Amino acid sequence: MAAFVKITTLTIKMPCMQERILHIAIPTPLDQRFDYLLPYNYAGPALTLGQRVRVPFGRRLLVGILIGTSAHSDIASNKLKPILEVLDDEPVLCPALFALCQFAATYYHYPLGELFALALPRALRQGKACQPLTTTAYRLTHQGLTLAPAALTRAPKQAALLALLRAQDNHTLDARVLRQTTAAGVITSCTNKGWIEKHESLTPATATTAMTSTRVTLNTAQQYACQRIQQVKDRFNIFLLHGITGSGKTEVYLHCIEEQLSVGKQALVLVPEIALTPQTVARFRAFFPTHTIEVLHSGLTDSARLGIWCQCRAATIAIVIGTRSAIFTPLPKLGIIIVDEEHDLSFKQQDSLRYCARDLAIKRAKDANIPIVLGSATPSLESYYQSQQGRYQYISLPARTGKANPPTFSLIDLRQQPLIHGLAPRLIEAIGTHLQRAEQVLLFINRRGFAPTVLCHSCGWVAHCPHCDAHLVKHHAKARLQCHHCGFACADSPTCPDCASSQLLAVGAGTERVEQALSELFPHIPLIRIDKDSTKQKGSLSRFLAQIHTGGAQILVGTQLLAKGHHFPNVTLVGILNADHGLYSCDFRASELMGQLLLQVAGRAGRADKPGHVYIQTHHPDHPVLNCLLQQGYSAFANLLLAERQAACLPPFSYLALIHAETKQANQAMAFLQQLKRMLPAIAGLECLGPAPALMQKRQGYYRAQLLLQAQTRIPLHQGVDQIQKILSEIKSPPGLRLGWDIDPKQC
DNA sequence: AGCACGCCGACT
DNA sequence: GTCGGCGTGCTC
Repeated sequence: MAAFVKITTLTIKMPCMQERILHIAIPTPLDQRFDYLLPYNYAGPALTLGQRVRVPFGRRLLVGILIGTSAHSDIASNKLKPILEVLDDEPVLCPALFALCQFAATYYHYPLGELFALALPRALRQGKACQPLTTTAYRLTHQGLTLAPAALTRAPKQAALLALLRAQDNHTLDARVLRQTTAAGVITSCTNKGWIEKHESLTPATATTAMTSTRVTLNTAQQYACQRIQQVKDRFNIFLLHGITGSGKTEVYLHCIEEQLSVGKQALVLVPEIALTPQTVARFRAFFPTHTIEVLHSGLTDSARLGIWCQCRAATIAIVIGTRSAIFTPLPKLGIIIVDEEHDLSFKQQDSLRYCARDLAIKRAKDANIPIVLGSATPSLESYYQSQQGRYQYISLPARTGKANPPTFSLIDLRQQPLIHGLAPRLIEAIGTHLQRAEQVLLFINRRGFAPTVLCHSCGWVAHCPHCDAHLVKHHAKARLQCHHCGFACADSPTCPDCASSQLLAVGAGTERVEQALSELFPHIPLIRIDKDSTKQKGSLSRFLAQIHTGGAQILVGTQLLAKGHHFPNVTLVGILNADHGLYSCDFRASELMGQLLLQVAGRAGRADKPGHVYIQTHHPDHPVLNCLLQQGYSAFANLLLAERQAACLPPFSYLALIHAETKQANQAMAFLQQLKRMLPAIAGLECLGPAPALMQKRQGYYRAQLLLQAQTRIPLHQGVDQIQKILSEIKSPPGLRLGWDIDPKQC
């Protein structure tokens, strides 16, 4: 990234005849800027950094971003081409966002042009004009209004359409609503006959119709938290809001945001993918009935995303709630950033640009000199450590609001126990007791499907994915074996493909199997299974959740989908069927994850006046980490893990960077990284570990290996990364090799 | 990454 | 004789 000059001013005075060389970031993996000429007869918009320009690039036309100007270029003048067009009057990237993208490109060692492309909505990337969101509606024309019904006796569908529009205000109906009742062909025919017409109008930014906001009185801890944050509300400060499940973190967010909105500022709220539910959004809308709130998520159409982007940039939207990528929203009047469930791993993108939205949010808040609130019931060890060091301000919300009591925990020792489809007898007994009291039971198992693998009892054959180092998962309902890492699936044959024996065993238990076992054990109790398979259909998750809340289901079996964000007041028993994975895993973050997930699942229980019981099945009931968590709480657990991390010199006591290589040929990635390591000169304070095969060595047909850089401070780490990039630019890598950086990896 | 050019095998 | 395989090289 050294090729990019540091840019200090954002506006270029025009016309500036001396500076006819434009530095453009192009969406290409080539990590360099490209110089273009400003045409002498240029008469377009005044030039500003962050504007989009259309340029010829090779034989293609691309949309690039203006990142600087100068009088001279290092490139021979006969090779320079002129730009074709400046696409924006006002740059699509506001100055703060422009700076954030530059920072991210440098920090994550990602080509700036590609980074811009990832940050921009697709419509802008393709060169479309910035325009606020419009709504399409259909309206009766005068001709359609006065048409005699008799003219349509042979076209009942068209007659119905006209009748429908006649019944509407202004004879107009939203296109999306209309398409639900009327076939597209009918609409087209009526349009072509001139009876109805399309009508585009600006979509009013969404504000709730309720006139009074819904609010509850804050308890002492919440008031204190708000005061702490509001005391320094116009300066950069990082707050770590550690509030147990049900302690009312959201109320604190809402009050802090209100303070900022009252002085005309905007707010950005980042939430994990899984927590972005209609309920979350409804709470914000109910609290701020007169403010405009928009939600950014993966399901938006290109034009909707473009519309929201433009309105954010124009500051006509007050609050943006979104997942990871919402960190790249232009918000010129940004006054506060909230990162809810800050420990959640979905803030870290795991492919292409491997950025962490939480970390970028801190950078953005620092640049904008505004407060940022990181909230969690189970803070990441990194954030917890920073608060101990005094770099983040730690605020605790210790009590649950209302009169709910915290749940009690019991460990179930699985050793020497006969398991019935993954369930210990003691757990089954407890489930029975709770069901008899007409209470709800939640069973958490972090594995979907029927069984994690299939084994032949006669010959030892194991179902294995041909493309990955992974077992095939048996799915009973579909009668298939599936790989959960690529898309591979095959029929679940009743006999062994190797020895033709019919003695095939399903090993282990997944959600499907637990569901089946429970419906046999408790045949008349309504049960719902919630995992990626059962909720594939759109809207099914919310239908299931509604069913749970109305008591239509008494047993809930599910994966992570059940663990986060949803409240089940009538659940009094939570069973965690496999807690052991986190205790002995080669991933150094596994026990932290296990603790966070365990408390999260436990937080689903006992929210009403009935106390909750959490049963945890484990083969290691004496494990010190598990016992520390359950007996002394999350803070003690975090301190214990931090001590382990310190002893092992792992983050947050060191910094990591990972380079990963993938090839279709076995061992080629390892060999290449070995060569790379040999060429890397010694750097003081930097250790180069590996290369080692990736956690899953083969995945989707690629053999994967990685080289790990570790350092006590960031400076030698980034020196090492720069060195490797230099080496990579000088040597030729084998064809088909895929390389990528992961700075601050979350797993390695 | 694209998208060209370029140089050798199986087809109308 | 041509269509097309993917090696190699370039993009201001």
